[in-house]
Amino acid sequence: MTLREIFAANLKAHRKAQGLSQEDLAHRADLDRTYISALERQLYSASLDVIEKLAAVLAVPPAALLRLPEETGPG
Amino acid sequence: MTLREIFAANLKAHRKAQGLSQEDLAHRADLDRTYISALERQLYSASLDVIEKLAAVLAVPPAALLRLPEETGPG
DNA sequence: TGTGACTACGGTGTATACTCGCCAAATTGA
DNA sequence: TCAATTTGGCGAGTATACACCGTAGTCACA
Repeated sequence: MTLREIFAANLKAHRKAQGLSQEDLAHRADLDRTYISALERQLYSASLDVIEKLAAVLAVPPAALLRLPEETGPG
Repeated sequence: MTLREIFAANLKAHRKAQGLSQEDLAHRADLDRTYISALERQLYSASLDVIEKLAAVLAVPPAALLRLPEETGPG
């Protein structure tokens, strides 16, 4: 399980939990739609700046996007 | 407090906690020495792949590098 | 004084993150 | 079946992450 995979899964899960389409999320995070699609397919290694933007829109601590689902705790 | 700042502080703290120099860390993580220096000075937005490498060397969950010091919990 | 360990900092080159435009496949719902 | 929404995929361009080389500064200690 690579960090890309974990991040991709968390991104998709939180996005759907918020009822957002890739396009919605992209627009709110000021990112490109196709890039969100690519992130969920693990084509890119997202940077801290992007992680920060996405976490803000998804209303979760940035660290939450790097954790496995079974793990708990803040951030 | 940007995510870059948090990451930079955590990177430096964990590196020193392990008694590693920037060069030691760079070598073990298969990264460049000057790049580690730059990360600690917040010049770059590290990617997931780099975060994964550094976390492995520092023996901490990747998510731990994105959390504020006062926060607790796994990963 | 000077020597070694560590780090800041510069320039340059390459790899890759990220944007943008467009079209096709898939999904959803009337 | 049709239309609307969502997502995948690709080519091309720009921005930036990251590697590699060197130099200089700081600090500890002989």
